[in-house]
This record gives sequence, structure tokens and C-alpha cells, in this order.
Amino acid sequence: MRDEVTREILAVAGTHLAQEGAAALSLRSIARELGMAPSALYRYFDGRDALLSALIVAAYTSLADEVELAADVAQAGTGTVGAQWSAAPLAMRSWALARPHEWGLIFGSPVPGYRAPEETIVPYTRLVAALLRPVVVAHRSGRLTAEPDNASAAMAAAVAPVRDTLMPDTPTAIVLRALRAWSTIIGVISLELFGHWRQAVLDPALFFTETVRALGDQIGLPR
Amino acid sequence: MRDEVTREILAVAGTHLAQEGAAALSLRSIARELGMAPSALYRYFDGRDALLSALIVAAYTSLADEVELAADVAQAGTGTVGAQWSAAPLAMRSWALARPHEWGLIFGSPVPGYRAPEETIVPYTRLVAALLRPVVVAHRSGRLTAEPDNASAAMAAAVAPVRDTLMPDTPTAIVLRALRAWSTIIGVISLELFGHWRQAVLDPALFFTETVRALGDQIGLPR
DNA sequence: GTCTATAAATCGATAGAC
DNA sequence: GTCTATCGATTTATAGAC
Repeated sequence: MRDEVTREILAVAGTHLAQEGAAALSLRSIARELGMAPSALYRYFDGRDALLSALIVAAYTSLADEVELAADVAQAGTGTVGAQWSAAPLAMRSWALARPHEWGLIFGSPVPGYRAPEETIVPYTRLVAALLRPVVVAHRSGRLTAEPDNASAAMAAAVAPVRDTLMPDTPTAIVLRALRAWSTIIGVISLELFGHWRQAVLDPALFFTETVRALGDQIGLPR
Repeated sequence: MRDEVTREILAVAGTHLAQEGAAALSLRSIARELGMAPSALYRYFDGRDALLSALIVAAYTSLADEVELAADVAQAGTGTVGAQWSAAPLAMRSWALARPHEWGLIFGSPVPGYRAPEETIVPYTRLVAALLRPVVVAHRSGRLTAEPDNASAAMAAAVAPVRDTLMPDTPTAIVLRALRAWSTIIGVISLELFGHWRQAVLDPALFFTETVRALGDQIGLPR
């Protein structure tokens, strides 16, 4: 019963978020729409910030779930490596287009005066891991186009956390290309979503798929 | 005299923006700090939204000015093409680090219930033009590594506005690489600024310069 | 062009009855 | 666990004197 009400609150909060943005989220308006007293919400969430935290965690988890699922399906299938590589980015973009405000919550400007909760680390790691998995797999099986790894020791140290947690035993050059691809994907989706393609790219979907393909090539994945 | 007060208002609004974010911007608090009555501000700006518009335009203009200047200096100098290519991205990152909230105003989540003013188009175009100029120059002088342009007609049409306004007579393949580089730069800076490098990239400055260098290589610029 | 005063709202959070 | 009532604060915007 309690979980049911909690879910209802989160659902309404989600629609408010989608309509007015994170900064405008208010406990009172949510209570109003639910036909509850504002004070009643405090039995479910410690306050506005706690509710916002729950929404952020839910957004991270939803995105990670969807991308992970798409990546799993692609990897289990009979598609090419290129198709496996594309699955996660395409799922990310679909999710973002369906939930622009939640994308903004994760990858947009931080909400002023608010610190992101620690619980986002796990779904965020799952997300990046799902995207990078085809790269790690290809490298392990020796199907990744080799290239001399002339990265400096400082550069290797700078990205050590990524290598250690997501890409064990991977040369720094490949880790760098992977991080670059990650940045490009986030950049392209954000630019589209936040309205910067308006007078520049007339077919964002086509540009995105082409970008993802090119990123696969740059990383050295076979098609 | 009137311009002087207008500038003062914008200056105070800027510091408030930097401290509390765009959504928390209020006319009253600005008036309080200036020692004016809140109603007096209406003689200078039509209301909160007009003030926010002015701030957004100012941010775009400031960024475009700084990046254009850096690009001009680099092009006038005796540096390599690689140095000319790096100038604009490095200036962008410096500007962003110095003014994180203004970066968020331009490239972060849109302010809810608010539409960006049309006056941003000009500085935005200047900004992208400054960044892409080394590519255009290198291509014109035949110093860009050639590559078969196997882009589809649909792809060529999708990026036609960019080619027409910023990269005349440039093959689609190069326009695509340039737009990809633009997306990567925005993505890397945003990821750093919005806190996503926290547990991943330990030396963002080093990673950024390396990224910019790699982007130059991908575009086919000589070093 | 600046002020005082005020209207009409919003909000988060808490106390205490039931 | 939900309610009423309330405190104390915020805000945008406008009317009208000077």
C-alpha cells in the first residue's frame, strides 16, 4: 500500500518535471494534484530534495535498464559487431527523445544548490559499461584494429579509473577512443535535444546513426 | 547614464546567476543588492524573462567574442595548423570553466517555460564559424587529407545548412567530420562541467587537449 | 525614473488534532 | 497516516505619489 502511494507520487512528480522542469518542482503542487495535504507527503519523502533525488535515481535507473536491455539483445543476436555497437547509442537517443526532461536531469545543467545522490553511481556505471561492452569484447577476441599505443604515462594515469572498472587490460589508446566516443554520443544527443540542431542538421536521426557508425570505425571495430 | 545602470543590473544578475542558477534568478534580489526598488527595474527590463533573455544573449556574445579572438590570434600567428585548430576549443573550455553557469545557459537544459531569443543566432554562428575556420582554410588550400566522399544524397541534404552558411564548397564527408568534432567538444566540456568526470577522468585538461588533437587528426588536418 | 505600498500568488516546513 | 492550520518566507507585477 505504501509502495503504491510512493509510486503515485513519483508518477505525478514525473509529469510535473516533464512540464515545468526540475527547478519548478514543488511538493505543494504535487499534493494538490493527488488530492492530498502537502504535509502528508512528508511521510513518504523527507522533503523536496529527497523527492528530487528519488526522481534522479529513477531516471538513471530507467536509462541504464533500457540501454542495458538493448545491448543484451543485440549481443545475443546474430547481428554484426557494428550492429552490436550501435544498439546502446540508439537506445540512448530513443530514451532521450521520449524523456527530454529526464535526460536534462542527468546530462543537463545541475540543479542549483543541489548535490546529486551517490546512488546514481551504480546505474551510471551500468550505462557506460553496456555501451563499451562491444569494444571490450572485440579487443579481447583480437578483432579490434591494432594501433601503436603511444599514449603518455600521464594520459594512462588520467583515465586509469575507467580502465580499471570498465575496460581491464585495455591499451590507453583504446580507452581514449572509447571515452571520446562516449563524449560524442552525449554531445550529439544533447545538442539535438536542447535545440542546437534547429538551423544546422535537418535530419537528426540520420546524422546520429551516421555518427555512431563513424565512431565504431574510429575505435577500430569491425563492421 | 541609462546604459550605465543597465550594465550594472546585468552585472549583478550575472553574479546571482553564477551563485544560484538561472531558475533562481529574481528581480527583487537584484534590486535589493543594487539598493533600488524592485519596480524601478521595470524601466530597464520588461520583466524577469526579458532580463534572462538579455543574460543569455550576453553569454552567447561573450563566448563568441572570446573564441573568435583566440582563433584570430592563432591564425595571425606563426603556429602550426594544429595550433590554429586547437585555439578555439581551448578558449571554449577556458571560458566554460570560468563561467560554468553561463555555459549551462547555452548548452545545458533549456530553462523551463522559456524560449531562447532569436538574437542568439548571430553569436552562435560566429562561434561555430571561428571553430571551423581552420578546417575550411585547410580544405581550400588543399592541405586537408582527401578521402572518397561516399556520403549519401540524403546525408548531404541533412547537413546542407551548415555547408551553405559555414563551409561552402566542402564535401559532405568533411562537413560530417566537422560536426562530429563540434559535438565531441561540446560533449567533453559539458561532461566535465556537469560533474560526470568525477570518478572517470582524473586530468580533464590533459584529456581535453588530447581529444582536440585527435579530432584534428580525424578531420584530416595537418599537424 | 525612482520611490512606497500593495495585490495576489507561490513555496517549504512544522505543530498538533484525529 | 492524513488532515487543518499556520508560520515565515519568497516571488512577479502594478498603482500611484513625487
